[in-house]
Amino acid sequence: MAGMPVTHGLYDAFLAVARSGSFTSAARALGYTQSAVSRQVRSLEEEWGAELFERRPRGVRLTEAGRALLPHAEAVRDRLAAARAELTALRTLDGGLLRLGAFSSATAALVPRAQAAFRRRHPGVAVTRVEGPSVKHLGLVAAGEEDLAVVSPAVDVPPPPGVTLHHLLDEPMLVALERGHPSAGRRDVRLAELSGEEWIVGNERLEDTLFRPAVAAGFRPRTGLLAHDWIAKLGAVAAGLGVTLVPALAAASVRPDVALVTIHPEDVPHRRICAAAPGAPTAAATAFLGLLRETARELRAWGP
Amino acid sequence: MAGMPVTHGLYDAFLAVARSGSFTSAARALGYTQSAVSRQVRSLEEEWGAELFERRPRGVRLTEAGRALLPHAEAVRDRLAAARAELTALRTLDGGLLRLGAFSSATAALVPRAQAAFRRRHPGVAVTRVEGPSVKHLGLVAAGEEDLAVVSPAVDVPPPPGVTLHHLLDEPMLVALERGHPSAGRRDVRLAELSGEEWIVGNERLEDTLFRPAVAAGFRPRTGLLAHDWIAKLGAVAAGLGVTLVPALAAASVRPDVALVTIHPEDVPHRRICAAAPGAPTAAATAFLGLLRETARELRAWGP
DNA sequence: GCTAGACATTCGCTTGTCGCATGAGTGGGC
DNA sequence: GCCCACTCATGCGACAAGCGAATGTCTAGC
Repeated sequence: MAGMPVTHGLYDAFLAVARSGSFTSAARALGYTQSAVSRQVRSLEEEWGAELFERRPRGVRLTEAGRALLPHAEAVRDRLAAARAELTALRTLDGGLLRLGAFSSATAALVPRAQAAFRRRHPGVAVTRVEGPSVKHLGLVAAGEEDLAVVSPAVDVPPPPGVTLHHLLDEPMLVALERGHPSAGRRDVRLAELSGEEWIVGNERLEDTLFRPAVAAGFRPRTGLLAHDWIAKLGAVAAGLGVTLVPALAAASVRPDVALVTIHPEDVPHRRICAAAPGAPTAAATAFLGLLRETARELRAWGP
Repeated sequence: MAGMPVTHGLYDAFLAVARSGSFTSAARALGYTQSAVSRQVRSLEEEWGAELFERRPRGVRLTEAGRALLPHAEAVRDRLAAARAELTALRTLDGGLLRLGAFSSATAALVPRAQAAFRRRHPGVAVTRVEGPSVKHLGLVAAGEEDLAVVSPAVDVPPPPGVTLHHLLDEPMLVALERGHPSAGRRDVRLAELSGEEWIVGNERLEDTLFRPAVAAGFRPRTGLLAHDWIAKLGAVAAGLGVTLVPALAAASVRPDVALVTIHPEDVPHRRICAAAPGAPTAAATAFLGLLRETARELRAWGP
């Protein structure tokens, strides 16, 4: 019981000999000499502690131990072939899995478009997508539990080690107004003009949001309505209860009875949108990143 | 696509690293140095054409390719462990299959007794038994399709190459007589005393049977009744239609209303009964051969 | 009895693998 | 902000394993 056999190229020799019934012809098939095959088989026999072939004057024949080993050796060979096929599929993007993450409003247009293009080109690759806050996705990518994520990282917080950010686009922020609002229909608007409005926000601490520069400049809006949900926010806007910020990427999916007006980037800065990739991105992640860039370029057609 | 990976002790290293998440600790677990594991993993990565681990400052982590390979490597390891267990069971007679052959009348007492003893000692070994003429079994053993056979080979015909005969016993021949026959009840009888009887035989050409020496000496019995089946032969004897030869091993299974009397071995020679084993008998066959010898010794209690 | 064919063995060389020691890079502690 | 501890990678020398070529050994068949 010396231990597990150590090599397995030997199993190719074993299988070839078992198939052909002869060391000599197996050697020919493998491109070896007969002496090499003889020693390989002997080596296997020593490792397994049993004769695998019965030597006969006109060739060899499997012993009982050889017959017992044969299906296992075949299974091992087949399993390794399957592994090879799977790794090849991974490399050629004919298979595998892409674990995607994205923050919420990126899933309105940017990610779905890229995902559709990806599926057209690589239908064999399965894609899973998880929504969530950017910080969470950065952690998941760093931990190797996501292959790629679309995030909107804070400018002053460096990405976790092992994660590289790829800038995709800077997303303008829009303000959603009741359709009858005096500013509705304008091309853009300064924040000061809206300081008298009731602002519907998702976070009471405005200095933690994109409003930070505006707050520093003295902007102190009324923030009586808190809502995290888009449906709720826009419902309130449509009902004339107030105004709210909408990221440009989500503009297309806003209900038609609210008006959207661009805010000057000095007041509410453009939101930086990046792809977060691990240090060693998978082939699928790299391909998807390319499609994300492409989609971002198309979407960038909104700016001046 | 250089070809199949060549070695597989490497897979132990791969699995150990995958489990521990570190080359160093995997090396400790395997009894290797860290550099050895590092190079083993590198070798695997070159064979598979993909990085399997992502090197990080505090250890390593599986890449996508590594994650894909992991279940295959585990399956290979498990399959080899199963093979090892099976070969061990074969060697220790805790498993496996013994393919047995025997000529018809050996299955009356000799083989079943040995088989029962074998099953008591090695209940894990499955035994299959096929009846048939001795020549057929000799061929099957030579062809490796039977592991052991009990045969009654012709004295002047050598066994096929690769088959060795192990003498078990010389079986006397008895004659079955109607219970009321004048010779019934005698200890033994000379064939000449029965030359007037009607002989029930299985083969019209007596010179091809055990009668050969008797025929050479002028024995010319009446052979009006041909029967191959024991039931038929003994039925005819019981009905007083004639007499027939019965091998001693079958004596115990003869119907009680016929008498059995030993024939002098000069008239009808003892039948040689042997075990036929291949050149490299299996462990089970060797064990069974020992039990056959033992059983034969017990059964030999009939002769002088 | 001899020959042909198959496996085993010996020899010398190449290749691979190991341990040891060292280098390079990163994250945490002071 | 610097240093240290910990990780993996690599160069080096020694040893073992595996190879091809040639030779030996055995058996079936003529």
